[in-house]
Amino acid sequence: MRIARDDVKVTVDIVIFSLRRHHLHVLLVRRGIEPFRGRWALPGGFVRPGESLERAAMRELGEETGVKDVYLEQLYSFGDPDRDPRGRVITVAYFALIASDAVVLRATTDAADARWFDVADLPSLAFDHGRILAYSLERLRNKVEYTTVPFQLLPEEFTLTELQRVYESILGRRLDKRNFRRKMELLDVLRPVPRVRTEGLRRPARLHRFDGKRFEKLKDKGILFPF
Amino acid sequence: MRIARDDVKVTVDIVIFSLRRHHLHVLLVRRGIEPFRGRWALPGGFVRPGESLERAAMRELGEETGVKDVYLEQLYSFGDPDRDPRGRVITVAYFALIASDAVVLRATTDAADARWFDVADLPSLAFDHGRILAYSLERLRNKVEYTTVPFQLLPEEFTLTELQRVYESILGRRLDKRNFRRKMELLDVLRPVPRVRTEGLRRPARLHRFDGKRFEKLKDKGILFPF
DNA sequence: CCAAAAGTGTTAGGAGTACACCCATGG
DNA sequence: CCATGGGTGTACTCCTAACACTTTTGG
Repeated sequence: MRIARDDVKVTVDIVIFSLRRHHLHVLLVRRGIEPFRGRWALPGGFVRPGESLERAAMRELGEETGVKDVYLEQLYSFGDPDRDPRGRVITVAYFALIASDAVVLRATTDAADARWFDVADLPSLAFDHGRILAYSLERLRNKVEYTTVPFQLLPEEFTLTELQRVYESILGRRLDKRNFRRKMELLDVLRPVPRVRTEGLRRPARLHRFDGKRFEKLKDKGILFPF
Repeated sequence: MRIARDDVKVTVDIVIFSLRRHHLHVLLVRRGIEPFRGRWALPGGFVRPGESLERAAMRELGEETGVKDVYLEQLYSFGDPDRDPRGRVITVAYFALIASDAVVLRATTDAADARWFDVADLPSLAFDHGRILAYSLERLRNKVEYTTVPFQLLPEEFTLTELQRVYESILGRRLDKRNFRRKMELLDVLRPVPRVRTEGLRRPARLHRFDGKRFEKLKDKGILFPF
C-alpha cells in the first residue's frame, strides 16, 4: 500500500498474551506482504473511519482469535516518523490477556501464518514491534501487583498452584507456597467451588473462582497484591 | 479547518501541571477560533510531518511556556470518531510537570489567552478535554507513590514542609509530619544544602535537594514511596 | 514575650519473609 | 506402598501509623 507524503495513517497493534503450559506466550503473525514479508509481527491493522481505537483493537483481536470478553488495555502510542517504510504511520498499541482455555486461532487474510511464541524465546520482529512487545512485557510485570491481570490469564476455575504459577511466570521468580496462600487468604478474593481437579496420580486440588466484587472494594481502599 | 472524509489527523494535547501557592494548577488556553471558540482547552496542535509524537509535545509545550528540561510523559490516546466536529482527529495526550519557579507564559498565536486553573476549580472544556484532564489527574495521583513526580513540581531547593505539601495536594489528604520526615530520612533521597529559607516571622527551614542517583538505586531494588 | 512554623521519638500492631513436614490420591 | 503435588503454622523482622511537645525566629 502506498501512502501519500504528509499524510498520516493510524493503525492499532495488539500484543495478545496467553499461557501455554504454564509459560507466558504472545501471538504473532507472519507477514504475507511487503514490507517485512515473511517476518513475524504483532497482529494489527488500520483504524477504519467511524471506528474508535478500542473498537478497532477489539476487531483485530476477534479476527485473529475467536475470543470475546477479553481483558484489553491501551498500552502506548508509537509515532516515530521512520517506524514504517511506507510512510507516516502512527500506531496505538494495545495489550490483551486471554484465558488459557479460550483460545481458538482463526485463519487470517493478511497473515500467512499465526503462532504462539514463548516470551522468553522470541524471533526478530517487523517494524518497531520488538520495542512494543518489550514495553508491553514491562507493563504486564508492573501490573501484576495491583490489578487482576493474573486472573485474566486463567480459566474461570483454577487451583491455587495454577494461580501461583501465573504470578511466577510473569514476575520471573519463584514464590513461597505458604506465603502465597496466606496472602490470598488474607485478601479474601478467592471463592472455593465444591469441586476438585484430579490430574493423574496425586492428591486432587481444590478449585477456586476469582471474586471481582471483593477485589474492587480492596482497590478502593488501596489494598493490593504486593509480591 | 476542513478535513476530508475518511482522512485521519493526529494532534498532541498537553496537560501542563504546576504548583501555584501550594495548589495544583493546570495551564489552559482560551480558543480563539471555531470550533469551541471562547472555550478553555488544553494546549496542543497537529503533529507535523517528520516530527515524532514526543517532539511535537515538546514543541507545543515550548510554544506555551518558556520552559525546558521538563518532565514529559505520554498519557493516553483518544480517538472516538466524534470527539472533534471537524472530522476524524485522534489525539495523543501528554502530561508535563513544571517546577513552580520556572514558568513564563508566552503569547500564543492560536490562543487568545492562557491561564493557570486550580484543578479543584476547572471550567467546562472544549472537545473531550475534560475527560483527558480527569484521566491525567488520576494518573498523577497514582504516580506519586512510585515516581519522582513530586520533586518535578518543586524548584531545585525546597523545604521539607514544601515537599510534604506537594504530596498532600496531589494525594488530597493530610500526612503526619513526623512520619513523612522519617520516611524521607529512611529513603535517603534528600541532600540538605547549607542554607535556610527565612520567610517572615518564624523559625527558618532547612533547604534540601533531591538525589536522583539515589532514587534510581532504590527503584532498581523495588523500594518506593509508599504513603 | 508572642505567634508561627520547624523540628524531633516512642510504641503497638500488622504484614512480609523464611522455613519443613504430613496428606490424599491413583496406580 | 510409593510417587507426586496438595496442603498447613510459627517466629522474627520491619514498616506503618498514631500521637504532643520543644525550638527558633522576627516583630
